[in-house]
Amino acid sequence: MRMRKDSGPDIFDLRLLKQLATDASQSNSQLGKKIGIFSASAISKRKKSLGERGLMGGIRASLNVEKCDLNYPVVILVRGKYGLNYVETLGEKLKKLPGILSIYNVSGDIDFVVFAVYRNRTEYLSILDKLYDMEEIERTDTRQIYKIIKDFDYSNAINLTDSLSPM
Amino acid sequence: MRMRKDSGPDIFDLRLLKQLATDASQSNSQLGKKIGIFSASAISKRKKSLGERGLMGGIRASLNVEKCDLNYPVVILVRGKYGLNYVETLGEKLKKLPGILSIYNVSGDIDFVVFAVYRNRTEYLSILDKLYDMEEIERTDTRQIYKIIKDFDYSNAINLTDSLSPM
DNA sequence: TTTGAAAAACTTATTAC
DNA sequence: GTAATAAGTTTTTCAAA
Repeated sequence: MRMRKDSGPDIFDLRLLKQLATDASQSNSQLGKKIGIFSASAISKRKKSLGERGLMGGIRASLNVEKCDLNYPVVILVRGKYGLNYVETLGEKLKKLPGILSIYNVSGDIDFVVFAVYRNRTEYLSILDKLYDMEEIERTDTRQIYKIIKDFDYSNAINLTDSLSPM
Repeated sequence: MRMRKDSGPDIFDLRLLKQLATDASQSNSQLGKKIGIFSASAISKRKKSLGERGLMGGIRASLNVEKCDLNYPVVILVRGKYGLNYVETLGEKLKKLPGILSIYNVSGDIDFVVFAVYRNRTEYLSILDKLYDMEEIERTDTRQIYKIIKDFDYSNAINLTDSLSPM
């Protein structure tokens, strides 16, 4: 009998994911101390395995948008014109626009919630023009982001998983 | 005369930020090759400086929510009851809820756009109950996320900055 | 101040248990 | 998973531009 390589995450995988979602720049021995594995090599193997099993998406730096002179962050709600594969088609088109941070296909009277960031209102308006030019779009509704109360990160999500004891 | 420590990012800072926003797990020498600095120690110093100057927020792992059995991702639009500091007060309360990925204070007829992820509808509904119990909230409007077209990442944003030549 | 080369310190990957 | 060791990476220091 052979151990299934793609079995679900165990308690240590979940603890490790939570730590990595919080701060992925920690060394393996730091991570080990926090999650209860006292061997840096075991952490190293698990990190690799999390990637191979597809549980972890990637490791990325976040920006301080103000400091980077990106002072016009927005949420754009997009309603597409219904048609064959319109979600996929329009999704791909939206992906190619400058400044797009994320795109979600959602339920309700809109199809997409899009996050984007620009340097100023003028730059944002030039992108909005491109949206108006897309014939696949029925309407858009833009909201300026006044304040980032909590920047996007996954660290809270892991807590939900049954087997993860409090850390 | 002494060089200002907090002067704006130069071309190499921006290239490095873009690389780190795309994949922060690369080694310093890999990063150096990509951005045109052929010394790992220079990259190391610049990474540290990006953190110290506050241009870079943090380095975090993203999750594959399906693989992590978080199959109920949502966007919640929240309208607060107007009052003294209601944005800050309500923002802090929302932050403490389980499963919250991000919170933005926005313009228009709603105050907050909130991203969250749950294991299933039941779990999500239990959180929605908590929202209904908050007297600071006037109304909520939830949209289920059917598909993550593009997961949140900042790598596109850097392209907007004037001085960054195409990479 | 910034760069790059070399040394030192540290981290990660590999192997055996 | 742990321990030991080998391989690789990051950080520091220092001389040069």
